[in-house]
Amino acid sequence: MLCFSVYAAQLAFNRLYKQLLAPHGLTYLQYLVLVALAQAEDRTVGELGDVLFLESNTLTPLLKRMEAAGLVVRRRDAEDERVVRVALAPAGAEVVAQVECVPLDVLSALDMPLGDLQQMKAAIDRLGSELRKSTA
Amino acid sequence: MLCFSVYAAQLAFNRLYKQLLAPHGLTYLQYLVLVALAQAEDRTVGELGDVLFLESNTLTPLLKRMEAAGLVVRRRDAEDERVVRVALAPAGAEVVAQVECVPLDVLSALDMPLGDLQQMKAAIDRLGSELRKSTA
DNA sequence: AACGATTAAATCGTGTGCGATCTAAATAGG
DNA sequence: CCTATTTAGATCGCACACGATTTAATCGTT
Repeated sequence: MLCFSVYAAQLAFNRLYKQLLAPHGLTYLQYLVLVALAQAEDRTVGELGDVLFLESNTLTPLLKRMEAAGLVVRRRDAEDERVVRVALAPAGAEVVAQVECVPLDVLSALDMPLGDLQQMKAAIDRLGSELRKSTA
Repeated sequence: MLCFSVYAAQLAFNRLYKQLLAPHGLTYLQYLVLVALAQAEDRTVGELGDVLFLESNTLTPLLKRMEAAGLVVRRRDAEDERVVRVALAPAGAEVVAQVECVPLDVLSALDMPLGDLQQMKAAIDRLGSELRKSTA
């Protein structure tokens, strides 16, 4: 079953990233949020959800923890008070710099040709896209 | 990042399976346990962990819920009182029969060639195996 | 201007995952 | 034997993930 292969690979990825990120006090999801925020001035909760495929019921508690840890800043948008804008805090930007090399470390830990990995990524993205289509 | 593709695909798989399994009162993990138990007389908690890549801290509460739901039976091994053997309960076997066609439904929901999917599965299994090697 | 509909987050409850620790049973070495 | 170690599960706390609901702000229509 393909679903189980993906499930097992995700577990394995999560465990490896946990080892690499724990020294920096990050979980894998927190790492994803920091990377997403490093690519823009700021992002609303909804935009983060679009990028990470999550909703406010997951993101709100996560972002609160990250704000409490000094990694991000949250503030209501002045134009539209419903919207919360999230941005990197100084400590968050620092951590982003520290974990810059983590993905390369992961790739180098894999004894697989880079071309295979790129091809696999394209196929899995396609798979995810198909799956999301069928649930919409 | 390949890790994110896998993460996103797993989220998408989980959501699709949730839709298909909710009518039967199952979560995806519970479904995996039932399938694993359908393939053998019974399995110890440790064997289930080997198959599903999980440990007792996840399995014990899960199996207790499934036992409470009447899906499985747990009993201490008479030979070695440390071991807990888990087997399908009648209601569990019934549900297994009901969800037999779910994987096919999922495959048919994907607009992708079967050969691509098989090749992808092999590649992802290889990836998971490499990842587990590097965390061991 | 007013009010029903829509939208963005937040809240709540349940179910995974997992690090760390604990308990009890079996085994090994003296 | 009898203690030390190992092993199998269980327990606890914390962090996701998500269905369902709630709150508050904005928009649309009249």
